[in-house]
Amino acid sequence: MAQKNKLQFIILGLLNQQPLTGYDLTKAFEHEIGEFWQAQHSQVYPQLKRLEAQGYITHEITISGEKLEKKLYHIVPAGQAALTTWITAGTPELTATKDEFILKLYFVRTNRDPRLPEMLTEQLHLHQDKLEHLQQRLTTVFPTKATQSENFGHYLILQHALGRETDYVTWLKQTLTALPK
Amino acid sequence: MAQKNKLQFIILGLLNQQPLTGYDLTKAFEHEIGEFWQAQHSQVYPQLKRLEAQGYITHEITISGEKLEKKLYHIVPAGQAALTTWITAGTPELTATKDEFILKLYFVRTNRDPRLPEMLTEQLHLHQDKLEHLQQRLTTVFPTKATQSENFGHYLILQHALGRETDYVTWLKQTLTALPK
DNA sequence: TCCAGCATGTAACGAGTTACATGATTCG
DNA sequence: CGAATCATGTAACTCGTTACATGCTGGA
Repeated sequence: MAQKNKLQFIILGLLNQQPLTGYDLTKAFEHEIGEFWQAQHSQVYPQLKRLEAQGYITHEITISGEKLEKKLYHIVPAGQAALTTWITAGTPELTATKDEFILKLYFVRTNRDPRLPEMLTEQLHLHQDKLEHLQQRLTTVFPTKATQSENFGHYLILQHALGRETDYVTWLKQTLTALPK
Repeated sequence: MAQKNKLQFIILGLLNQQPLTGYDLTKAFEHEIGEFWQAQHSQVYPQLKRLEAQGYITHEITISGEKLEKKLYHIVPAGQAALTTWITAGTPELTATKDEFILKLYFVRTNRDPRLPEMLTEQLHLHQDKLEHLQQRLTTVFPTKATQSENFGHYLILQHALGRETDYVTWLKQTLTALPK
């Protein structure tokens, strides 16, 4: 296989919380989930069909207004079993991050390269924005201790992402100040 | 386009340092470069053909032993120009990391989930191994201050990767000890 | 002489993005 | 009534992986 199909499990995981339409799922990828996973509707709809063909989910048609048909998908026990199996199984492969900026840096041979300050500054802004966004998310999604333990995994992920961006920003700042004038 | 073709620039960047065969390039992806980028020979050979058709590289045939033909690729000025353009252009998109473990965590709702200790411990081992490997690399590739400024970008990347893994390990350890007994 | 490694390619497939395509609803 | 958004789908294409396929070289 080219790569393990992880999209199916995200969909199962989300449907395990509540029934959703393909449109709802796509929206989730644009917002909450989008922080750490992305998918377009052109991937979602075919995947829903496959999951239903496999007997992991079913759908019922609801009507909005006069005639707009919505397919509301539900998880069934076989799907819940598949989800549990996936979560419980080991995750032995480390993710290979392919960061284009890092790649460009590899070809910068000296600390006197005139392009360095601009390159580093651009990334600094991008990662500072991201960091601020994550801080905002943390306080809006998990305002109290109680909310943190309610959705523990999500809380951990945000914590981790925050740490990662903080580290990225620190590294960029330090590198910039250490550059020769 | 599905995604910007970055492989072409890595190849140009490597050929900009010295002439190489497709086999050499593939080996580079398994070793040095493999730390932050991967590619199989089935991607490398067709890409070399495309780069040559575009007029960015040329090749000469050398004979090893009696009749084994090697294609040694060289970068030409047009290729160097394309490489420079790519490095100099901005890099405004942040890389979306799709970490399967993080994804699984999202579906863990409570800090009392019995699967958590095992999941976290597995990742801790993986990232500790990676961290050790990176530390090893740093001392072997850059033993002295002088070697650090010779290949400055590569040095920065290793520094950054080290920071990232350190952060990952710290986060896992902290999460593990904070778990309820 | 045999086997690991050198060396180069193609084919089949899955994942993911962008674009094409259509129609209904809701709110100002 | 018009625009934004809801809602669902397909097509074309690129990227990347695994597998298929072939032949040569150098050293034990």
